Amino acid sequence: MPVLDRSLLTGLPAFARLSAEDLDQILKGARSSRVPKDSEVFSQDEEAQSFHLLLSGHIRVVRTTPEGHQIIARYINEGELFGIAIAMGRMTYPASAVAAVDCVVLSWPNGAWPDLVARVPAFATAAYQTIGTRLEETQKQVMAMATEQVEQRIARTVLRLVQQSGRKTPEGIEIDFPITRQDIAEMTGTTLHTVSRLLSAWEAQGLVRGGRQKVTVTDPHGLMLIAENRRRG
Amino acid sequence: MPVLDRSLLTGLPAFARLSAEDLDQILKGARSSRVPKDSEVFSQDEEAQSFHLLLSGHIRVVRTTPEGHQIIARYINEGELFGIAIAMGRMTYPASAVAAVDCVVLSWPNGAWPDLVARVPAFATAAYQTIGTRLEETQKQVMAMATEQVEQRIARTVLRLVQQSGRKTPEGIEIDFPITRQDIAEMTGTTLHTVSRLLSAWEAQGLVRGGRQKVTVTDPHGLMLIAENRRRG
DNA sequence: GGCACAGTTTGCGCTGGCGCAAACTCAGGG
DNA sequence: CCCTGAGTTTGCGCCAGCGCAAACTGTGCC
Repeated sequence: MPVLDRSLLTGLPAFARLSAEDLDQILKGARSSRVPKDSEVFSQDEEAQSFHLLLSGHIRVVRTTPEGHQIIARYINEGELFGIAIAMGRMTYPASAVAAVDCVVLSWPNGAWPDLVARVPAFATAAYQTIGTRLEETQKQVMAMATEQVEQRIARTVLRLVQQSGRKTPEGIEIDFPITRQDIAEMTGTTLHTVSRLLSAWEAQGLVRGGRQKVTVTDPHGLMLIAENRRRG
Repeated sequence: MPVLDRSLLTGLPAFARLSAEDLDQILKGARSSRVPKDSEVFSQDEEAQSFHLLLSGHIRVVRTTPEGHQIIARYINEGELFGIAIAMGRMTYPASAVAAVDCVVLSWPNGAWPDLVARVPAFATAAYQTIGTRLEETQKQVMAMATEQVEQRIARTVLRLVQQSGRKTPEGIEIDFPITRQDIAEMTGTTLHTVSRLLSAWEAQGLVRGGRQKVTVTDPHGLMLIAENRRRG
């Protein structure tokens, strides 16, 4: 197997401080693959055999309840690790990972983990920090669902999405992957009807612009006021 | 500082496989302390200087929102690690830890972490697995809050509490630390009024027995049916 | 170019659970 | 023994957001 070029990893903040040798070490044993839109990188409850790094694209992390309800746990952005069950001593993936757009993914077999951790401690640190961040975000979400109104949760979620995955356009900042009202509903624990109604209302107020599988925020500050339940003032 | 006796750790599943030398190694640098009921082991957002293991008692992990709402993220049981911000590369504690009853806590300064991980890999593994379990549980809670009714969430929460911290009594299984209706409300994202109403209704149906700061489950199977929204059948 | 379908919008009625209020009960301390 | 305050119960009215239903629209495929 040819070693992948280390330029793949330069530019990723997680690897910014690593030496060229470390990068080569990391890439040895990795395999890159294209994942077409809407296909799965891995599936919930399947045995975890690899861990992954998203090189380009956007990935949706989806959990399904025993009753068949779906919720979107998060989106993975370029440069993020995902599917790192191995780092938590898990045997199976707790969720499915679905490409939101065509993606390029770097994958390592789980067997490479101990060696990689031993040789490149910074890689392990990045992984554990990723998990810590996810735990923190998930707990914040629990708090939001416990204490905030639907409108605030949706506003916060849209703001987070544009912040993490926004792309400047003449009209404002747009979420740079296709996302439906249903998707937003599944992130916030509500229905697509409620999301649609609220986005329409916000569009009338000039805070956002909607579109098919598209959301553009034109007035982030105004949305922030809604997220904090302070409206205009 | 006298090295603590290794018998403190025997009997804890996380350390079951470690040798006597490993245990001594772990205990070197640890400090044990008593924490009286209702006092804090550490406080949300304060700089994380130690990590901890609960030797006896029960600890409530509480998060406060910027708006001042409180929610209870979880309870820590005997033998569990907590406050392991260091393992996630965090500088501050994401929540406060309050003793639900008088507790005994083993604490290590964060400085001991790298050495401990290097010498006793099983300890690191236990820590990362703990974090993985917490992340999993927290995500399940998000799903529950997104898809379940209040009644189901409360039923599930009570069941989880008796399962993790239950004590057999002649009348049924009782949560073996003081817990108020308000506490349960803060775990499930509802109000103490709703919790009280539902517990009263369940008591009338013979599923539970209430009491001041006390909940005893007399019919776990019946409660399970409610948690799964299937009632009697 | 037209068709089919996925995604979106909007209306309407209902209800689960909250907010508010008030009464009650029990444990512990003085 | 009584008093105090924390914890609990219960009633009542309301409304945010859901369920259901139906119409609309834009995209991509044939």
